[in-house]
Amino acid sequence: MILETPDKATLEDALRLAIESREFVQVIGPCEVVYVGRAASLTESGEYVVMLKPDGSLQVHGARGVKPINWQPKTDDLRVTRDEDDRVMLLAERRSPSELVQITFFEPRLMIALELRDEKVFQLHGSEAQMHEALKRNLSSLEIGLTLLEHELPVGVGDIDIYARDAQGCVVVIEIKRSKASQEAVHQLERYVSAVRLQLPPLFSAGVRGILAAPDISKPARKQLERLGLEFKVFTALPEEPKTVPQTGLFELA
Amino acid sequence: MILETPDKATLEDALRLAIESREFVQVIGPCEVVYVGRAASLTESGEYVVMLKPDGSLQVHGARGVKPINWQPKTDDLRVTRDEDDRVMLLAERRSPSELVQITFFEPRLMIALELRDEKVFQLHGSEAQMHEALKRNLSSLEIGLTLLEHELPVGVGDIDIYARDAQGCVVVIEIKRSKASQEAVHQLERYVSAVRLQLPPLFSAGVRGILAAPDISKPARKQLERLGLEFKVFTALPEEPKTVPQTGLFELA
DNA sequence: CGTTTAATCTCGACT
DNA sequence: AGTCGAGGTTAAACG
Repeated sequence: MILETPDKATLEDALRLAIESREFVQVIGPCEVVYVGRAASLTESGEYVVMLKPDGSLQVHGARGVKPINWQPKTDDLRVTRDEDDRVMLLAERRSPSELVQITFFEPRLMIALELRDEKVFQLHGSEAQMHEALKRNLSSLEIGLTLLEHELPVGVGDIDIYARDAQGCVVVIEIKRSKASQEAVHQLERYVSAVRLQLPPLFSAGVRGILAAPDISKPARKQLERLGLEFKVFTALPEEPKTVPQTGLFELA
Repeated sequence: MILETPDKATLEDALRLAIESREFVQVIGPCEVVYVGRAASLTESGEYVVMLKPDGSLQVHGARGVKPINWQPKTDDLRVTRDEDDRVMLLAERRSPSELVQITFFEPRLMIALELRDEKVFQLHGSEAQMHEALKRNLSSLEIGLTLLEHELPVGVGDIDIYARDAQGCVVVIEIKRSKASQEAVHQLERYVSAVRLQLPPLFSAGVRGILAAPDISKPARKQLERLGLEFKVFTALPEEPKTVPQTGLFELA
């Protein structure tokens, strides 16, 4: 359904109906958006594209950028009402965290409502999970003599990507990054190495090695890494087999 | 401009024209999306909403979620062509990083092209930067007797949010988080405290305190914090209940 | 539920 | 251009 410059009553009814029947809805035109929740925001009245998906997620797009200016990932309550000046409002509420997005429509240029078939298969190559698999199967590509001890080992402060032993018998903590490693990645590795050292007898603590495996590393990160006595090794993911991510709906439409 | 079920030639011409004149464009209907760049992805043919903004950013939305299925934050080159089966294709290319999104349209249900006035003022309240300002101006709300020494003090491994002195004359390192603090925040604070201790004479090192200021803290983080002899103090950016108790909130929603 | 972490993160700021 | 760090991050995985 396409409505050009709908009047208030038409917009209101159409919105209610479309929300009720869980359609994909868009309203394009001047509006004002207020958000209160984890933070608070207020847009001056301007032209935006309001997009409401069948799963209840809401986003308001401006003229620039991939990010919406306002959004609501999940809505527990969607309401269409009128404000004190009789303008049509869309309220998207969420509990936990308590959040409210309130959109006031002025003179919408366009409203669209249609059924959007849920997407099919989506295949992504080159994820970190795939790199884990690749590295697990061929640890010696990082360094001769490495043997896998654990994968995703919980260590109190998070999970260690790869926990291994080197040819000399030393414990090795490996952190994998799918793209260029930054200082944050170094901090993360450092955190895991410290945790392991604390859990081992003092005699073995000094022997614990930390390796950052990534296709590249930033210059400051490398400096920091060396200061901490940790190591960097080039590791690039060559995806062998696409990982299938089924993006099925949260609920079925009857 | 609104085109319902446009044929190939109409879609192609309209797309070219709209891109040329930097309009906001949407094409809704079955299509296939291929992405190659930092990773690689492939969508099976399905119904999507393709959104092209005047700034050249591109996003492809499915039926669920705030995040697009595919996107391109910046495009250096936008092209409309035909594939080997004569289907209309939209190519969005980007250099640095080298990325390509390729959309093949099958039988579009709808195409929209319109001018979208750039957004007006957008005000966000409750950012971490604002929390810094608020805390700086009222350090004693955290603890009586605290006096500011430095803000954003660099210490090699990053900047200390707030560097202060307590009533007893001890140095205090304060780390601020705008939302619930995790173990990573604790580790960050730990790094700063250690750095400060190393820079001070041994006599003063033991007296250095570390405070994590956030609205909340996760249970494991709290445990870790206490183990390290650090402290947590509640600090919220936004007033909890502004109307019932008109207590002076740190941030006002104008 | 809460917690943690990857992400084609995006986006802005700073060097 | 490169790097860093916040974000109403989102979203998924795991306990």
